[in-house]
Amino acid sequence: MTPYAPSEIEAKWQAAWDKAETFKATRSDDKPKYYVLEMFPYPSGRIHIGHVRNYTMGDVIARYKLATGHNVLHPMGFDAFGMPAENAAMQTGIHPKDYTYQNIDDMVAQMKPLGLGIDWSRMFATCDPEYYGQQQSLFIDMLDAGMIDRKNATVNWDPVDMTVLANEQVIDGKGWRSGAEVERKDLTQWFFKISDYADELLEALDSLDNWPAKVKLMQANWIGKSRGLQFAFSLVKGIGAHNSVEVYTTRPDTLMGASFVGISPDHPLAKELEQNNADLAAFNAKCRKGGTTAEALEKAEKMGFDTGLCVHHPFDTLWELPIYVANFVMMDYGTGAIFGCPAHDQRDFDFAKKYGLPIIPTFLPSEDSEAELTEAFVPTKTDMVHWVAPFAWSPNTNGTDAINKAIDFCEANGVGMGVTKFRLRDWGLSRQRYWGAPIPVVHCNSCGVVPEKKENLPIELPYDVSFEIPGNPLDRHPTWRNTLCPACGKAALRETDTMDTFVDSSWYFARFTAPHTKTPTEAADAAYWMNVDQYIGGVEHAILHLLYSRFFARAMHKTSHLPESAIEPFNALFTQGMVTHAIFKTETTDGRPIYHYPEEVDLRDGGGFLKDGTQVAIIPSAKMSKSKNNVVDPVAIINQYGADTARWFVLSDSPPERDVEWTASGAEATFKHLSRVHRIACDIVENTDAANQQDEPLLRDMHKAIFEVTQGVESFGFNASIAKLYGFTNTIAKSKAGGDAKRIAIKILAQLMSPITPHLAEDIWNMLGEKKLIANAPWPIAIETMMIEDTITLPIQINGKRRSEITVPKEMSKEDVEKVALTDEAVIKALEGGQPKKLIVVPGRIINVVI
RNA sequence: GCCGGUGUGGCGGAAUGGUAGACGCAGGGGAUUCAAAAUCCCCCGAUGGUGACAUCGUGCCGGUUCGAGUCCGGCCACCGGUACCA
Repeated sequence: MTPYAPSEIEAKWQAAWDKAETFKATRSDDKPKYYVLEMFPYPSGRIHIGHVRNYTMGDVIARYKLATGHNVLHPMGFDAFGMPAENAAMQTGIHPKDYTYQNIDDMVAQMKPLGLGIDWSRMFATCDPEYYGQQQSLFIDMLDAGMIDRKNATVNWDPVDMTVLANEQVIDGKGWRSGAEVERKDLTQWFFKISDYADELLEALDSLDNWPAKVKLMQANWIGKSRGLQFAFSLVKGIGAHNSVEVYTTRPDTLMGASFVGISPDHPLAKELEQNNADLAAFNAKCRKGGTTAEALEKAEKMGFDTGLCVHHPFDTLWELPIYVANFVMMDYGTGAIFGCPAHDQRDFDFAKKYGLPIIPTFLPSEDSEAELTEAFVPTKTDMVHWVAPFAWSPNTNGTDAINKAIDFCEANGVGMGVTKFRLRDWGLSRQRYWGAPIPVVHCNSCGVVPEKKENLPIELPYDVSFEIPGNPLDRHPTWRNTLCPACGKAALRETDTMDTFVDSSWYFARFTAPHTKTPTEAADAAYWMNVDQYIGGVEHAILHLLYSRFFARAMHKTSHLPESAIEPFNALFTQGMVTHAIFKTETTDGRPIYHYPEEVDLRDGGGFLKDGTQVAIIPSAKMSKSKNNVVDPVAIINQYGADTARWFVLSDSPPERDVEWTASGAEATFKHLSRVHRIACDIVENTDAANQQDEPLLRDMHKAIFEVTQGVESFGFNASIAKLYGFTNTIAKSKAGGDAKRIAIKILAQLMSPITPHLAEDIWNMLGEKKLIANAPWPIAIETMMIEDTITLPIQINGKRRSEITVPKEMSKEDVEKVALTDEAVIKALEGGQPKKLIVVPGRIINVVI
């Protein structure tokens, strides 16, 4: 018997697949197509065990679909632009391009030994000029189609380094390098007009039947459609050109509870007032400090500044409300002005308390509720409440009805209009950075902003740049900016902003259908391969990447680069969990943490110990992080146990949508199991026992295994499939069946394992004398009649607690089951001669005797 | 802050509203061996009991139901996203 030697068999079968071009995708009409895609990686240089899990899931699907008669497309590429390459350039002096391509080479070298069934001939990186040149072409088409805009955007500004900062580079409101307090600054930027598609992107979510409900919900909330009232408060005393303040509210029904008007520090009125009011100017400047993230803005201390101005309440001209500039009012949502209703909004309530403003309830939980509030009363809009200040509806009405009535009433009385607004903002794509796709436009003194001619694409990044000074090296490049205007031919300057890396990842899936063609896509290939039938990736992309991709597919359809059938590019989505690992920590005498590598720690007696006997603290299931020394290197695992062990383990222990914790003992156990399967297969090849009555239970479990493993693969229950594979392996090992039956069983086991552990499966298949590849063998089919057992065991509950069980023929009628149940010893004892109050028999499930 | 998710033995987890803990890890016992490795077999939620068994037990509090890990309401903790990380 030859021992299980993964390093030999894995290399052997990978070579066989390469030679046979098993995974090369070619258009053909004789089989249904299936496109499976995992979210492509950023080329960090090292593959992570999380990548192994992500790609193994996709590979299981790809290989299973191949076995079930599909023409499979399973490609791989790299999301290669972005900040880490520039950071590396700043830290080590290596050029972003060299850094990135070296990392890609390294990662491919680490991925190939995993034995993934990928069509490597389609590989590309988003930093290939061949790719981003087509992206520039798409940009020009979208500009022509009116889908792109130029307008102001707020960015994080580092006043010391004089540079724009990414949110990630703002730490506690300070620049990561300079440590200076970050300010918000307006810049003119390019925008994709995704908000034009807000309603459509929202409505179409309903059609995505095979997307997780949570992702659809998150996208719906992000788009944030709301109906409200937009109206003007007239100023008691006008100032400059301002006679009124336009506000938008989703709760017009609470208008009688208004106690102040809040305007954004960036509101035109606030900007006008600050001209002649140094205190307000200082207040506004203070509000503009800090980062641009929603979190920073929301968590900032609520501050207000009384402008001294007042407005009339729309229903009572004698009622005057003060205007405050308030830092929690956002200029880019609604109109940049609100009315505050402290009784029914906690933020307004806190504001009113702080500045001594009245708190006027418009409704209460019920008629006899206390009208003095200690916190804002904010029921859900469907709750019935008792109104004390309604203006067009009955005293007991829910929020939704009251809002609709309020809008109708206001419209009828000439106070504003009901309007629908979206939270979704346009997508700002300009980045003041080098390592991205240049935005293909030219700034001409006579013609203004002009798109580059398509024949001049790609606009390639210059190689000779330096990163010693903060800021965008394209800005200070001596010659790259200089060009000729595509319209008038005179000297002009190139745009130096590059595109957001989300643009790169918003259409790569379409490019995979024809990765080397001279247009963004090839119509016939796109029509054949789109959509992605199964997309797999992390839930962290639930909103931005997936929403942008949905928008881009629509844009590419509008510009004739995708068929209409591809406007929702991902038919099914699966969001997988992370691979985590324990952190082993000790502390220095002054309390600073020291993190230890797993190989330094000996696990015994329920604890972890260093070589010198020091006990370490174990923090379980932590996200892998280089700084915590808890990263598992897949290359080391493959060298030690082989790719099949790594593939099996990452799928075995947790459901795919949840995190899985990598443990050394778990990996070792997997290796032992695969060795066992190999050993059992070797034994069976030599087994010549005659057929006997033990064949039947073995074959019955085999059909159950086919059924359960298939169901697991079809429903992303890979851990359930693996649990059954363990069980079936045990059945085979213990079975006394004849040689022929055992050979059939082990052959089926190999097939069922083949998507997960393809190398071992090929080897067993070969051992059994098969001449073709298992990768091309048709998937086995479970025969239902072969799975049926004759009897069934039913638990008996007494008052809902399990007390006994009976075994009855499978087909026994409900009445007969009741009779048998009443003869059960435990039931007789519990009844004490009486009759049960109720007897519940759920056929095939359970019996409950209520006494 | 806001949006979404998760919470079950020593650990990872299983369970169409129907026997809580499948399968795996760790641990304990045994077989084999001169011994070890490897392999094979058995046990393994807590408490009480020699035992059959009894009571408790799925983050916390409450509810619906013959029956709740699962459904509903209210909390707590952790994780993801929060528009310039990818």
